[in-house]
Amino acid sequence: MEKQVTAHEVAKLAGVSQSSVSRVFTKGASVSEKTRKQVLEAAEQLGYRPNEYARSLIMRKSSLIGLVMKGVSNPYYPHAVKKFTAELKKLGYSVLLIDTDDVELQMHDIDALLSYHVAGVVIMDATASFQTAEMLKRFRIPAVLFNRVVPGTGLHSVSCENESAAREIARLLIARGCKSFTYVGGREGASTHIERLKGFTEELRDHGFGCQVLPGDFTYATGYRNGAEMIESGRLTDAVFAVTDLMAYGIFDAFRDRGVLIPEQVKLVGFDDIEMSSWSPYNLSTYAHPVDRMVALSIELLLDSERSHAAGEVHYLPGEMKLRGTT
Amino acid sequence: MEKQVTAHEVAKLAGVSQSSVSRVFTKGASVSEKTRKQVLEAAEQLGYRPNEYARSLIMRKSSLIGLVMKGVSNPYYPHAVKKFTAELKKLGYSVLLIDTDDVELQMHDIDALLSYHVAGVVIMDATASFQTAEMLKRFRIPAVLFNRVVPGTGLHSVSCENESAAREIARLLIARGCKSFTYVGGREGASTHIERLKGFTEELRDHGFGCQVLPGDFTYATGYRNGAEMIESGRLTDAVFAVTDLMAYGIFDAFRDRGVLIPEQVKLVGFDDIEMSSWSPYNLSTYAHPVDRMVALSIELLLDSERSHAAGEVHYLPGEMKLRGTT
DNA sequence: TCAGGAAATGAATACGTATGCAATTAAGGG
DNA sequence: CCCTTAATTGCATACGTATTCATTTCCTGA
Repeated sequence: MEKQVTAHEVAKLAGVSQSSVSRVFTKGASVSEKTRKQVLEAAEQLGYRPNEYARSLIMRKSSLIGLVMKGVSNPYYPHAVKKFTAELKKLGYSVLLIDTDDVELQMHDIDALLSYHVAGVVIMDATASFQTAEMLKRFRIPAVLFNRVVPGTGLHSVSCENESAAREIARLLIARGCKSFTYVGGREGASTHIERLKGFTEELRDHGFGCQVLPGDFTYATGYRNGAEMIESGRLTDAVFAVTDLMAYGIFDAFRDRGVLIPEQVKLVGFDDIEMSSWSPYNLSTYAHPVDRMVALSIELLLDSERSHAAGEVHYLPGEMKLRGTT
Repeated sequence: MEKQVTAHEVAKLAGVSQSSVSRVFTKGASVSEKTRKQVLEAAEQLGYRPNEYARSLIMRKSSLIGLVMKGVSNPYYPHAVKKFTAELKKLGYSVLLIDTDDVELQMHDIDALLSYHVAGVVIMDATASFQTAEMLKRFRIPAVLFNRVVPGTGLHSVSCENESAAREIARLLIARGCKSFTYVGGREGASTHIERLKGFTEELRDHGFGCQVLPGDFTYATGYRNGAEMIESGRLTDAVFAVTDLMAYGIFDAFRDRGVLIPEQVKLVGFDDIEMSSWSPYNLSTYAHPVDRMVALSIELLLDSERSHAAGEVHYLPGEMKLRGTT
């Protein structure tokens, strides 16, 4: 860090005190128009920017929000990240990016969040453990789980209406005349997986249908393998619902590579509506997250002083079915 | 920001001075084993973390690296981001994420970088203007353009060997017996576009071939449109080289939708080798970036005090051709 | 013109940490 | 056991800014 321009230097050039300089850059402070102009001019000339470290230190308030991502496998998350940074920027916050390899938020990452006393943490994808939740609680750092619900942690959650969406998907497939069904899931324990599984199988049961459930991990490769095995083991069904678009692509490709026609022989539905789903090789029917509203609500939960430290709220927001060529 | 645990409180509990606490957390400082143990114990008990704001302030040195991304359209970048965060974490740096909408780095974003006096900036994708470069120079913030070269800015650049890679691709297509060629480009002015275009057309010329050049913008949609137009206008060639994999997918799909067979009728090559390229609908021949080495070199350029402020170095690193089903 | 109140300003201080300096303790050698 | 030297330690200070409080300036109306 090079020698930086300080408020004192600006003050000297503008012929005022450091206090006045500070006031010009603190909204709500009382400064005369004349002083403001002199200060801004001097600041411009010297290229002055308030030092955020000194500012956060004295104000005991951070302007950083921690954004925790697990990976880059699912294109859905980078997209949400963009929304977050854009919205937070408007509110004067910057983003501290934590990109953890593991499913679990590592202690090292927690350290970084704590060292900067971030104003809040958004945890995407990563399954937060109770230990992590305890840490965040202990240091009174507001946190919200994005697209995940982990009961018992007491953390806020903002998620899609997975269960009712899955029910809607089940009804759609039934209406299309399907008689046998498969659900290809995500990582064991992930709430998105659990909720979609529950909604799908329960709705099917309500209509008198069963459902084959295959294990997964949210990856394309596993989707492909599941699709291949379904064919090879002769357990192909009329309809397949994949927990994410990414897995649906894998299933689709396995089917296509083996001559199984979609939607003629099998109807396929995904979840997420990432960009690729509208591409012609897939043209996948899927359920779109209400990303904008999910982001807005997450930020609201983090920054509203009334709610940020209150008991964890769990929100399920309705998205929108996207009917395309696979149904 | 809640009342935090300070070094003073730790000192009191451990029965030592604040200085000693600080020394325990400053590597290279001289502390007796006994004191260290007492302090660490007290720190653990209280959940103490050094305040990064106070630390950066007094040390006049930031532990943040700014990571500037333009968008999320190309999955290649999230992948590189992950590498950066992982490597920087090892070196004790955290990442300040700037996700700018525009091609141009906005003043607002620059402000954030300057307020935190970041130790360095990685600019991905975004085409840095001279004005931006001047700003960074003026405030002596080391910067590196990742996957872009902008001559005249004096900024460091770390890029793939685009030109020679494009030559290699040209030779490959010639060896496959192609006689007519098309290059589908990226955004006008982007160095990746310019260099790949140059290498491809020059190598073709050296072998006595011409090349149809179509404009693009790095997106799938434009790739698709170009592919469709090539067919509809009857200007289909034996070979097509797309500036990125993403555009290649668009071209591929436009061809497939219109019954043009790849690789039988047309050979197609992309650039980037993102994950999707190995999926079965594409199985795209492409050129892989040496991402790991590019990231490592970028970080080296930023943090090596000898080079970080020196004249801009421009590096082109060799990648690797990936031969798959489209050639 | 002047009194009185509001608005604006400056001086001083605090935020939590790293570090130079002086003082103290420990270590080692005879 | 004492002297010399090295290793630790504590005190005090500085980093750059926001804010309290006292003081000064400005404005308004009579």
